[in-house]
Amino acid sequence: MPRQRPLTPAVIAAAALRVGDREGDRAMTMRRIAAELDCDPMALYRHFPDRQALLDAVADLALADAPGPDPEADWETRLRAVMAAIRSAALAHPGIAAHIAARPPLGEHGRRLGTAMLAALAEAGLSPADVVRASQTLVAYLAAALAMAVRAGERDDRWRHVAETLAAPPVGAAGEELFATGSAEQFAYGLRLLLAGIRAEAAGQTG
Amino acid sequence: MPRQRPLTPAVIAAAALRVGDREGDRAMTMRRIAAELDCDPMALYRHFPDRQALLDAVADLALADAPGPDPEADWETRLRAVMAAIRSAALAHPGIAAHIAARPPLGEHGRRLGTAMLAALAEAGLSPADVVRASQTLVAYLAAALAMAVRAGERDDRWRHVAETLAAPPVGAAGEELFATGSAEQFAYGLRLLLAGIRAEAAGQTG
DNA sequence: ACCTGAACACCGTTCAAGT
DNA sequence: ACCTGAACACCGTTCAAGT
Repeated sequence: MPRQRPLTPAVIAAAALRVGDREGDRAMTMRRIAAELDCDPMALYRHFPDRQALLDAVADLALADAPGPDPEADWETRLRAVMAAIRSAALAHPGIAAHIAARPPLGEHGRRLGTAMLAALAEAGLSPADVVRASQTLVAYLAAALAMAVRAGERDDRWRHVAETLAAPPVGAAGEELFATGSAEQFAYGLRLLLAGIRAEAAGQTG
Repeated sequence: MPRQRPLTPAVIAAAALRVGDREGDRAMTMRRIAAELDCDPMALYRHFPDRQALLDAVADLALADAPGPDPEADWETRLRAVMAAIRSAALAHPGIAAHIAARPPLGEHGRRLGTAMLAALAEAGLSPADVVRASQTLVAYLAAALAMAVRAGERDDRWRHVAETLAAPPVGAAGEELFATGSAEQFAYGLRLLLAGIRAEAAGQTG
Protein backbone atom coordinates (compact mmCIF):
# COMPACT_ATOMS: atom_id res chain seq x y z
CA MET A 1 0.00 0.00 0.00
CA PRO A 2 1.77 3.17 -1.17
CA ARG A 3 2.10 6.16 1.10
CA GLN A 4 -0.69 8.63 0.49
CA ARG A 5 0.23 12.26 0.83
CA PRO A 6 -0.79 14.57 2.23
CA LEU A 7 -2.20 12.96 5.35
CA THR A 8 -5.64 14.40 6.09
CA PRO A 9 -8.46 13.28 8.40
CA ALA A 10 -10.39 12.07 5.34
CA VAL A 11 -7.47 10.03 4.03
CA ILE A 12 -6.91 8.51 7.46
CA ALA A 13 -10.59 7.66 7.94
CA ALA A 14 -10.73 6.01 4.51
CA ALA A 15 -7.67 3.91 5.31
CA ALA A 16 -9.13 2.88 8.67
CA LEU A 17 -12.41 1.89 7.02
CA ARG A 18 -10.43 -0.25 4.56
CA VAL A 19 -8.62 -2.00 7.41
CA GLY A 20 -11.91 -2.61 9.22
CA ASP A 21 -13.63 -3.98 6.11
CA ARG A 22 -10.73 -6.29 5.40
CA GLU A 23 -9.73 -7.49 8.87
CA GLY A 24 -12.55 -6.62 11.28
CA ASP A 25 -13.04 -4.13 14.06
CA ARG A 26 -10.30 -5.50 16.28
CA ALA A 27 -7.77 -4.74 13.58
CA MET A 28 -8.61 -1.03 13.57
CA THR A 29 -5.81 -0.09 15.93
CA MET A 30 -3.73 3.04 15.66
CA ARG A 31 -0.72 0.95 14.74
CA ARG A 32 -2.48 -1.04 12.00
CA ILE A 33 -4.10 2.04 10.50
CA ALA A 34 -0.71 3.74 10.44
CA ALA A 35 0.78 0.68 8.75
CA GLU A 36 -1.97 0.85 6.11
CA LEU A 37 -0.87 4.43 5.41
CA ASP A 38 2.81 3.57 5.76
CA CYS A 39 3.28 6.27 8.35
CA ASP A 40 4.24 6.54 11.99
CA PRO A 41 1.38 5.76 14.43
CA MET A 42 1.96 9.10 16.10
CA ALA A 43 1.26 10.93 12.85
CA LEU A 44 -2.44 10.06 13.33
CA TYR A 45 -2.48 12.06 16.54
CA ARG A 46 -1.77 15.21 14.62
CA HIS A 47 -5.19 14.83 12.98
CA PHE A 48 -7.27 13.23 15.74
CA PRO A 49 -7.01 13.78 19.50
CA ASP A 50 -7.40 10.06 20.21
CA ARG A 51 -8.58 6.73 18.80
CA GLN A 52 -12.21 7.36 19.71
CA ALA A 53 -12.30 10.53 17.62
CA LEU A 54 -10.74 8.70 14.68
CA LEU A 55 -13.38 5.97 14.87
CA ASP A 56 -16.10 8.61 15.03
CA ALA A 57 -14.85 9.94 11.72
CA VAL A 58 -14.78 6.43 10.24
CA ALA A 59 -18.35 5.86 11.44
CA ASP A 60 -19.59 9.02 9.82
CA LEU A 61 -17.76 8.11 6.62
CA ALA A 62 -19.58 4.76 6.54
CA LEU A 63 -22.89 6.62 6.75
CA ALA A 64 -22.01 8.61 3.62
CA ASP A 65 -23.52 5.75 1.62
CA ALA A 66 -26.91 6.08 3.32
CA PRO A 67 -29.20 8.09 1.02
CA GLY A 68 -31.74 10.50 2.42
CA PRO A 69 -35.43 9.65 1.93
CA ASP A 70 -37.55 10.70 -1.03
CA PRO A 71 -38.86 14.09 0.14
CA GLU A 72 -42.19 13.53 -1.58
CA ALA A 73 -43.02 10.33 0.30
CA ASP A 74 -45.28 10.37 3.37
CA TRP A 75 -43.67 10.56 6.82
CA GLU A 76 -43.90 6.87 7.61
CA THR A 77 -42.30 5.82 4.34
CA ARG A 78 -39.53 8.35 4.91
CA LEU A 79 -38.93 7.10 8.44
CA ARG A 80 -38.71 3.50 7.26
CA ALA A 81 -36.37 4.56 4.47
CA VAL A 82 -33.98 6.38 6.81
CA MET A 83 -33.88 3.52 9.29
CA ALA A 84 -33.24 1.01 6.48
CA ALA A 85 -30.59 3.22 4.88
CA ILE A 86 -28.63 3.57 8.11
CA ARG A 87 -28.89 -0.14 8.79
CA SER A 88 -27.67 -1.03 5.30
CA ALA A 89 -24.81 1.42 5.27
CA ALA A 90 -23.60 0.28 8.68
CA LEU A 91 -23.84 -3.42 7.89
CA ALA A 92 -21.99 -2.86 4.61
CA HIS A 93 -18.98 -2.03 6.81
CA PRO A 94 -19.10 -4.59 9.61
CA GLY A 95 -15.76 -3.40 10.96
CA ILE A 96 -17.23 -0.07 12.02
CA ALA A 97 -20.89 -1.07 12.48
CA ALA A 98 -20.42 -1.90 16.16
CA HIS A 99 -18.96 1.53 16.74
CA ILE A 100 -21.90 3.17 14.98
CA ALA A 101 -24.19 1.21 17.28
CA ALA A 102 -22.19 2.16 20.36
CA ARG A 103 -22.18 5.88 19.68
CA PRO A 104 -24.41 7.36 17.00
CA PRO A 105 -22.06 9.49 14.91
CA LEU A 106 -23.00 13.13 14.63
CA GLY A 107 -20.71 14.19 11.82
CA GLU A 108 -22.01 15.51 8.53
CA HIS A 109 -23.90 12.38 7.51
CA GLY A 110 -25.21 11.49 10.93
CA ARG A 111 -26.73 14.94 11.24
CA ARG A 112 -28.22 14.78 7.75
CA LEU A 113 -29.97 11.48 8.52
CA GLY A 114 -30.99 12.59 12.01
CA THR A 115 -32.59 15.71 10.64
CA ALA A 116 -34.60 13.65 8.16
CA MET A 117 -35.87 11.47 11.01
CA LEU A 118 -36.88 14.45 13.11
CA ALA A 119 -38.69 16.10 10.21
CA ALA A 120 -40.66 12.91 9.52
CA LEU A 121 -41.67 12.61 13.18
CA ALA A 122 -42.78 16.24 13.27
CA GLU A 123 -44.91 15.65 10.19
CA ALA A 124 -46.45 12.60 11.88
CA GLY A 125 -48.08 15.01 14.30
CA LEU A 126 -46.03 14.54 17.45
CA SER A 127 -45.42 17.51 19.71
CA PRO A 128 -41.88 18.93 19.53
CA ALA A 129 -40.99 17.29 22.84
CA ASP A 130 -42.31 13.93 21.66
CA VAL A 131 -40.42 14.30 18.38
CA VAL A 132 -37.25 14.36 20.44
CA ARG A 133 -38.26 11.44 22.61
CA ALA A 134 -39.43 9.34 19.69
CA SER A 135 -36.23 10.01 17.74
CA GLN A 136 -34.11 8.95 20.70
CA THR A 137 -36.18 5.78 20.96
CA LEU A 138 -35.71 5.02 17.26
CA VAL A 139 -31.97 5.65 17.45
CA ALA A 140 -31.75 3.40 20.50
CA TYR A 141 -33.61 0.62 18.75
CA LEU A 142 -31.56 1.01 15.60
CA ALA A 143 -28.32 0.89 17.57
CA ALA A 144 -29.28 -2.29 19.41
CA ALA A 145 -30.53 -3.99 16.26
CA LEU A 146 -27.26 -3.12 14.52
CA ALA A 147 -25.20 -4.44 17.40
CA MET A 148 -27.14 -7.70 17.36
CA ALA A 149 -26.82 -8.06 13.60
CA VAL A 150 -23.06 -7.57 13.78
CA ARG A 151 -22.66 -10.15 16.52
CA ALA A 152 -24.92 -12.61 14.74
CA GLY A 153 -22.55 -12.42 11.80
CA GLU A 154 -19.51 -13.10 13.94
CA ARG A 155 -18.19 -16.50 14.76
CA ASP A 156 -19.40 -16.54 18.33
CA ASP A 157 -20.86 -19.80 19.49
CA ARG A 158 -21.87 -18.33 22.78
CA TRP A 159 -23.98 -15.72 21.02
CA ARG A 160 -25.44 -18.33 18.73
CA HIS A 161 -26.56 -20.12 21.86
CA VAL A 162 -28.04 -16.87 23.14
CA ALA A 163 -29.86 -16.42 19.86
CA GLU A 164 -31.22 -19.93 19.95
CA THR A 165 -32.44 -19.61 23.50
CA LEU A 166 -34.07 -16.28 22.78
CA ALA A 167 -35.60 -17.63 19.59
CA ALA A 168 -36.91 -20.89 21.06
CA PRO A 169 -38.40 -20.00 24.41
CA PRO A 170 -40.39 -22.37 26.59
CA VAL A 171 -43.51 -20.43 25.80
CA GLY A 172 -45.63 -22.91 23.92
CA ALA A 173 -45.91 -23.84 20.31
CA ALA A 174 -43.17 -21.52 18.97
CA GLY A 175 -41.31 -24.60 17.82
CA GLU A 176 -40.31 -24.10 14.22
CA GLU A 177 -40.40 -20.33 14.26
CA LEU A 178 -36.76 -19.63 14.84
CA PHE A 179 -35.80 -16.10 14.04
CA ALA A 180 -32.19 -15.16 14.30
CA THR A 181 -31.60 -12.06 16.38
CA GLY A 182 -30.40 -9.25 14.20
CA SER A 183 -32.15 -10.52 11.08
CA ALA A 184 -33.84 -8.14 8.66
CA GLU A 185 -37.18 -9.66 9.57
CA GLN A 186 -36.59 -9.13 13.28
CA PHE A 187 -35.59 -5.54 12.58
CA ALA A 188 -38.74 -4.93 10.55
CA TYR A 189 -40.98 -6.32 13.29
CA GLY A 190 -39.56 -4.05 15.97
CA LEU A 191 -39.83 -1.04 13.69
CA ARG A 192 -43.45 -1.99 13.01
CA LEU A 193 -44.19 -1.98 16.74
CA LEU A 194 -42.55 1.43 17.13
CA LEU A 195 -44.39 2.93 14.17
CA ALA A 196 -47.71 1.62 15.50
CA GLY A 197 -46.84 3.25 18.82
CA ILE A 198 -45.99 6.54 17.10
CA ARG A 199 -49.25 6.52 15.17
CA ALA A 200 -51.19 5.86 18.38
CA GLU A 201 -49.32 8.66 20.12
CA ALA A 202 -49.96 11.10 17.28
CA ALA A 203 -53.64 10.19 17.16
CA GLY A 204 -53.88 10.74 20.91
CA GLN A 205 -52.42 14.23 20.57
CA THR A 206 -54.54 15.43 17.68
CA GLY A 207 -57.69 13.68 18.90
CA MET B 1 -8.39 -7.51 50.68
CA PRO B 2 -7.74 -10.93 52.24
CA ARG B 3 -7.41 -14.01 50.11
CA GLN B 4 -10.71 -15.84 49.81
CA ARG B 5 -10.50 -19.60 49.65
CA PRO B 6 -11.56 -21.69 47.96
CA LEU B 7 -11.65 -19.91 44.61
CA THR B 8 -14.95 -20.60 42.89
CA PRO B 9 -16.71 -18.99 39.91
CA ALA B 10 -19.12 -17.28 42.31
CA VAL B 11 -16.32 -15.88 44.48
CA ILE B 12 -14.49 -14.62 41.39
CA ALA B 13 -17.61 -13.02 39.91
CA ALA B 14 -18.37 -11.26 43.19
CA ALA B 15 -14.82 -9.90 43.36
CA ALA B 16 -15.00 -8.70 39.77
CA LEU B 17 -18.32 -6.96 40.44
CA ARG B 18 -16.72 -5.22 43.42
CA VAL B 19 -13.84 -4.00 41.27
CA GLY B 20 -16.26 -2.77 38.62
CA ASP B 21 -18.46 -0.96 41.13
CA ARG B 22 -15.46 0.69 42.70
CA GLU B 23 -13.28 1.54 39.72
CA GLY B 24 -15.41 1.22 36.58
CA ASP B 25 -15.60 -1.21 33.70
CA ARG B 26 -12.11 -0.53 32.39
CA ALA B 27 -10.69 -1.73 35.69
CA MET B 28 -12.28 -5.17 35.34
CA THR B 29 -9.20 -6.76 33.84
CA MET B 30 -8.00 -10.26 34.61
CA ARG B 31 -5.00 -8.83 36.39
CA ARG B 32 -6.98 -6.42 38.57
CA ILE B 33 -9.60 -9.02 39.48
CA ALA B 34 -6.82 -11.42 40.45
CA ALA B 35 -5.25 -8.70 42.58
CA GLU B 36 -8.59 -8.17 44.33
CA LEU B 37 -8.54 -11.86 45.21
CA ASP B 38 -4.81 -11.85 45.93
CA CYS B 39 -4.24 -14.68 43.50
CA ASP B 40 -2.36 -15.26 40.26
CA PRO B 41 -4.17 -13.97 37.15
CA MET B 42 -3.88 -17.42 35.61
CA ALA B 43 -5.88 -18.94 38.46
CA LEU B 44 -8.99 -17.30 36.99
CA TYR B 45 -8.55 -19.35 33.84
CA ARG B 46 -9.12 -22.52 35.77
CA HIS B 47 -12.71 -21.36 36.40
CA PHE B 48 -13.52 -19.45 33.22
CA PRO B 49 -12.32 -20.15 29.67
CA ASP B 50 -11.68 -16.46 28.99
CA ARG B 51 -12.44 -12.92 30.11
CA GLN B 52 -15.70 -12.79 28.18
CA ALA B 53 -17.07 -15.79 30.07
CA LEU B 54 -16.05 -14.24 33.38
CA LEU B 55 -17.87 -11.00 32.52
CA ASP B 56 -20.95 -12.99 31.51
CA ALA B 57 -21.02 -14.45 35.00
CA VAL B 58 -20.61 -11.01 36.56
CA ALA B 59 -23.48 -9.72 34.40
CA ASP B 60 -25.78 -12.48 35.51
CA LEU B 61 -24.79 -11.88 39.12
CA ALA B 62 -25.79 -8.22 38.78
CA LEU B 63 -29.23 -9.33 37.59
CA ALA B 64 -29.71 -11.36 40.76
CA ASP B 65 -31.06 -8.17 42.35
CA ALA B 66 -33.82 -7.81 39.75
CA PRO B 67 -37.04 -9.21 41.23
CA GLY B 68 -39.56 -11.06 39.08
CA PRO B 69 -42.94 -9.42 38.53
CA ASP B 70 -46.00 -9.89 40.73
CA PRO B 71 -47.62 -12.96 39.12
CA GLU B 72 -51.09 -11.64 39.82
CA ALA B 73 -50.66 -8.40 37.91
CA ASP B 74 -51.89 -8.03 34.33
CA TRP B 75 -49.46 -8.68 31.49
CA GLU B 76 -48.66 -5.05 30.77
CA THR B 77 -47.86 -4.27 34.40
CA ARG B 78 -45.65 -7.34 34.55
CA LEU B 79 -43.81 -6.38 31.38
CA ARG B 80 -43.17 -2.87 32.69
CA ALA B 81 -42.00 -4.33 35.99
CA VAL B 82 -39.51 -6.70 34.38
CA MET B 83 -38.09 -3.99 32.13
CA ALA B 84 -37.75 -1.61 35.07
CA ALA B 85 -36.21 -4.28 37.28
CA ILE B 86 -33.53 -5.14 34.74
CA ARG B 87 -32.78 -1.47 34.14
CA SER B 88 -32.45 -0.77 37.86
CA ALA B 89 -30.31 -3.78 38.60
CA ALA B 90 -27.96 -3.02 35.72
CA LEU B 91 -27.60 0.66 36.53
CA ALA B 92 -26.92 -0.18 40.17
CA HIS B 93 -23.68 -1.72 38.91
CA PRO B 94 -22.44 0.71 36.26
CA GLY B 95 -19.19 -1.21 35.88
CA ILE B 96 -20.98 -4.18 34.34
CA ALA B 97 -24.05 -2.42 32.89
CA ALA B 98 -22.39 -1.85 29.53
CA HIS B 99 -21.61 -5.54 29.28
CA ILE B 100 -25.21 -6.43 30.09
CA ALA B 101 -26.27 -4.10 27.28
CA ALA B 102 -23.74 -5.56 24.87
CA ARG B 103 -24.71 -9.18 25.41
CA PRO B 104 -27.88 -10.05 27.31
CA PRO B 105 -26.74 -12.57 29.93
CA LEU B 106 -28.47 -15.92 29.82
CA GLY B 107 -27.37 -17.35 33.12
CA GLU B 108 -29.81 -18.23 35.84
CA HIS B 109 -31.19 -14.74 36.39
CA GLY B 110 -31.24 -13.71 32.76
CA ARG B 111 -33.32 -16.76 31.92
CA ARG B 112 -35.66 -16.16 34.84
CA LEU B 113 -36.37 -12.59 33.71
CA GLY B 114 -36.56 -13.56 30.05
CA THR B 115 -39.13 -16.23 30.81
CA ALA B 116 -41.27 -13.70 32.68
CA MET B 117 -41.16 -11.39 29.65
CA LEU B 118 -42.16 -14.15 27.25
CA ALA B 119 -45.03 -15.27 29.46
CA ALA B 120 -46.37 -11.72 29.67
CA LEU B 121 -46.21 -11.32 25.89
CA ALA B 122 -48.00 -14.63 25.38
CA GLU B 123 -50.74 -13.51 27.73
CA ALA B 124 -51.04 -10.24 25.78
CA GLY B 125 -52.40 -12.32 22.93
CA LEU B 126 -49.50 -12.41 20.50
CA SER B 127 -48.89 -15.51 18.42
CA PRO B 128 -45.94 -17.66 19.55
CA ALA B 129 -43.83 -16.35 16.68
CA ASP B 130 -44.67 -12.75 17.55
CA VAL B 131 -43.92 -13.40 21.22
CA VAL B 132 -40.38 -14.22 20.14
CA ARG B 133 -40.10 -11.21 17.85
CA ALA B 134 -41.55 -8.82 20.40
CA SER B 135 -39.27 -10.10 23.14
CA GLN B 136 -36.22 -9.63 20.96
CA THR B 137 -37.39 -6.09 20.22
CA LEU B 138 -37.85 -5.33 23.92
CA VAL B 139 -34.44 -6.75 24.78
CA ALA B 140 -32.87 -4.70 21.99
CA TYR B 141 -34.51 -1.52 23.23
CA LEU B 142 -33.58 -2.24 26.82
CA ALA B 143 -29.97 -2.88 25.86
CA ALA B 144 -29.65 0.35 23.92
CA ALA B 145 -31.35 2.39 26.63
CA LEU B 146 -28.98 0.89 29.20
CA ALA B 147 -25.94 1.63 27.06
CA MET B 148 -27.07 5.24 26.65
CA ALA B 149 -27.76 5.65 30.35
CA VAL B 150 -24.30 4.35 31.24
CA ARG B 151 -22.59 6.68 28.80
CA ALA B 152 -24.68 9.63 29.94
CA GLY B 153 -23.32 9.05 33.44
CA GLU B 154 -19.73 8.98 32.25
CA ARG B 155 -17.50 11.98 31.93
CA ASP B 156 -17.67 12.16 28.17
CA ASP B 157 -18.00 15.63 26.76
CA ARG B 158 -18.34 14.31 23.26
CA TRP B 159 -21.36 12.26 24.27
CA ARG B 160 -22.82 15.19 26.14
CA HIS B 161 -22.61 17.10 22.88
CA VAL B 162 -24.33 14.20 21.12
CA ALA B 163 -27.06 14.26 23.74
CA GLU B 164 -27.54 17.99 23.38
CA THR B 165 -27.72 17.81 19.61
CA LEU B 166 -30.18 14.93 19.74
CA ALA B 167 -32.21 16.71 22.37
CA ALA B 168 -32.32 20.11 20.69
CA PRO B 169 -32.91 19.45 17.03
CA PRO B 170 -33.63 22.12 14.43
CA VAL B 171 -37.20 20.91 14.19
CA GLY B 172 -39.19 23.84 15.46
CA ALA B 173 -40.27 24.96 18.87
CA ALA B 174 -38.63 22.14 20.85
CA GLY B 175 -36.51 24.77 22.58
CA GLU B 176 -36.65 24.23 26.30
CA GLU B 177 -37.58 20.57 26.21
CA LEU B 178 -34.17 19.04 26.68
CA PHE B 179 -34.28 15.43 27.63
CA ALA B 180 -31.07 13.70 28.41
CA THR B 181 -30.57 10.48 26.46
CA GLY B 182 -30.67 7.55 28.80
CA SER B 183 -32.91 9.26 31.34
CA ALA B 184 -35.68 7.38 33.10
CA GLU B 185 -38.21 9.57 31.32
CA GLN B 186 -36.73 8.80 27.92
CA PHE B 187 -36.78 5.10 28.76
CA ALA B 188 -40.42 5.25 29.79
CA TYR B 189 -41.44 7.00 26.58
CA GLY B 190 -39.85 4.39 24.34
CA LEU B 191 -41.40 1.59 26.37
CA ARG B 192 -44.76 3.31 26.01
CA LEU B 193 -44.40 3.35 22.22
CA LEU B 194 -43.50 -0.33 22.20
CA LEU B 195 -46.39 -1.30 24.46
CA ALA B 196 -48.82 0.63 22.29
CA GLY B 197 -47.41 -1.24 19.30
CA ILE B 198 -47.82 -4.57 21.08
CA ARG B 199 -51.40 -3.79 22.01
CA ALA B 200 -52.17 -2.84 18.42
CA GLU B 201 -50.52 -6.02 17.17
CA ALA B 202 -52.46 -8.18 19.64
CA ALA B 203 -55.73 -6.50 18.74
CA GLY B 204 -55.00 -7.12 15.05
CA GLN B 205 -54.48 -10.82 15.70
CA THR B 206 -57.55 -11.42 17.84
CA GLY B 207 -59.81 -9.14 15.79
C1' DA C 1 -1.07 -33.94 37.63
C1' DC C 2 -1.47 -29.56 38.99
C1' DC C 3 -0.21 -24.92 39.41
C1' DT C 4 2.52 -20.85 38.69
C1' DG C 5 4.64 -16.90 36.78
C1' DA C 6 7.61 -15.56 33.09
C1' DA C 7 7.07 -14.45 28.49
C1' DC C 8 4.61 -13.37 24.07
C1' DA C 9 2.39 -10.41 21.19
C1' DC C 10 0.13 -6.94 21.35
C1' DC C 11 -2.40 -2.14 22.89
C1' DG C 12 -3.11 3.58 23.30
C1' DT C 13 -0.54 7.28 24.44
C1' DT C 14 3.41 10.16 26.42
C1' DC C 15 7.49 12.48 25.86
C1' DA C 16 12.22 13.23 25.12
C1' DA C 17 15.26 13.42 21.64
C1' DG C 18 16.29 14.46 17.15
C1' DT C 19 16.01 17.45 12.67
C1' DA D 1 8.84 24.45 15.32
C1' DC D 2 7.87 20.22 13.79
C1' DC D 3 8.12 15.42 13.66
C1' DT D 4 9.57 10.91 15.05
C1' DG D 5 10.17 6.67 17.39
C1' DA D 6 11.59 4.83 21.72
C1' DA D 7 9.51 4.01 25.94
C1' DC D 8 5.71 3.64 29.44
C1' DA D 9 2.18 1.34 31.49
C1' DC D 10 -0.63 -1.56 30.56
C1' DC D 11 -3.57 -5.78 28.21
C1' DG D 12 -5.37 -11.17 27.43
C1' DT D 13 -3.45 -15.38 26.96
C1' DT D 14 0.16 -19.12 26.09
C1' DC D 15 3.30 -22.25 27.70
C1' DA D 16 7.37 -23.98 29.68
C1' DA D 17 9.17 -24.77 33.87
C1' DG D 18 8.63 -25.89 38.41
C1' DT D 19 6.43 -28.64 42.48
